[in-house]
Amino acid sequence: MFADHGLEATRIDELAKVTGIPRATLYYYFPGKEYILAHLLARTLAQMTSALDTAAAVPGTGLQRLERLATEHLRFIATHGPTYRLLFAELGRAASLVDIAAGVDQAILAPVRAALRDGARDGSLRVDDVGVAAAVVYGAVLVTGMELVFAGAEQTVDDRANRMLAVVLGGLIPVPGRRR
Amino acid sequence: MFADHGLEATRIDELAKVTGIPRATLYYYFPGKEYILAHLLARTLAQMTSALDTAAAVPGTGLQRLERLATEHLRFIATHGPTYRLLFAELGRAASLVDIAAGVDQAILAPVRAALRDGARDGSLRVDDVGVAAAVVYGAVLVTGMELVFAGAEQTVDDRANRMLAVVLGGLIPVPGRRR
DNA sequence: GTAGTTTTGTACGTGACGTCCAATCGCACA
DNA sequence: TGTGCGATTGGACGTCACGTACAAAACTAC
Repeated sequence: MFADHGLEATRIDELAKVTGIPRATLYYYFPGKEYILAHLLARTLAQMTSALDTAAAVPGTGLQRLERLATEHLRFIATHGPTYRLLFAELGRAASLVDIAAGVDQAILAPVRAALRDGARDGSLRVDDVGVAAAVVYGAVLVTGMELVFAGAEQTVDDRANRMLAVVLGGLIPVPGRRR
Repeated sequence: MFADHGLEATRIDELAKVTGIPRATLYYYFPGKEYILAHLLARTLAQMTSALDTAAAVPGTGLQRLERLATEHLRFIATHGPTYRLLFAELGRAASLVDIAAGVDQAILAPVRAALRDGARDGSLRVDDVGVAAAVVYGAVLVTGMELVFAGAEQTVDDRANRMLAVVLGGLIPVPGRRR
């Protein structure tokens, strides 16, 4: 409901009716509707953290872990589409209830940076500035994921992940004789 | 005010007081506060469209135009930080008043796709799937821009743009003997 | 069965939204 | 200078959703 109508347009009465939880009970547990939303977002963020942590924990080169991270992240976005959209929408809100920016950094960018650093060390990746590269990777995943959510899954998530990774990893500059 | 407090927390009375426009006058022109926000967003979007169109109109190879587009876009985000954030936040909202998604596609992705196509034709870029590549480019710019807005301009926008472009264009795969 | 906590229905006060309307203002034109 | 018309504005009002209060009921543990 939050994803469809936004915070403001979501009526607590509706929330109560739909969930079957009486309004008084909702207020017994939450100070207000924005805390309900915050709780949901925090929960989704935690799920994502654990999903990505698991993906990052599998051993392999930095390159392999980066690929796994990106693919897993894309799967997550495709699965949790509306919530993820809302998560990002709340990102950067001045007085956010949960500090989503910090959570996103923790959940997403940190493992990507780690994979990039490892890849630079083991020679599977070429990274000058880890922060800049992480932003590029995250951005690619984010926008690709949004497109998937919008467009509906006309193409498989994994296929799209591979095509996106090909661009991110190989770049856009033509290199004669380089195989893609 | 919208960027700071969000749509819901922005009081129309406050809006009237701050702008000096009486509440009755606001209601004379707008059916409600969300239409005021929509108007502001549409205006920002139009400004961006024209800025990017100008950047894309300068002749050159696809690669050069892509670089110019990305840099200009980043400059725009850095300049219009809070509004841009809100613009993206409203993106994908189910019942959006202005169709922001279409506007973003029109303003941002279309010129990027055009530059990519031209680059593929003139040999300055290597592009397999224009849509996928455009998403990667846009994502990189978007997240980089968000970081700039958040972090404040500790580094110059153009410098950051170049570092980001180096990653997007060169990729992350190590190529022995390739100069970056 | 008794004490304490959780759950729930209901009534209420409050604040913001948006509407209505009448008075005033600004401007073009005869 | 007057006159008509739309734009502008102040102020009052109805409505709706929020959040609070509270007491009754249900549940739990001992």
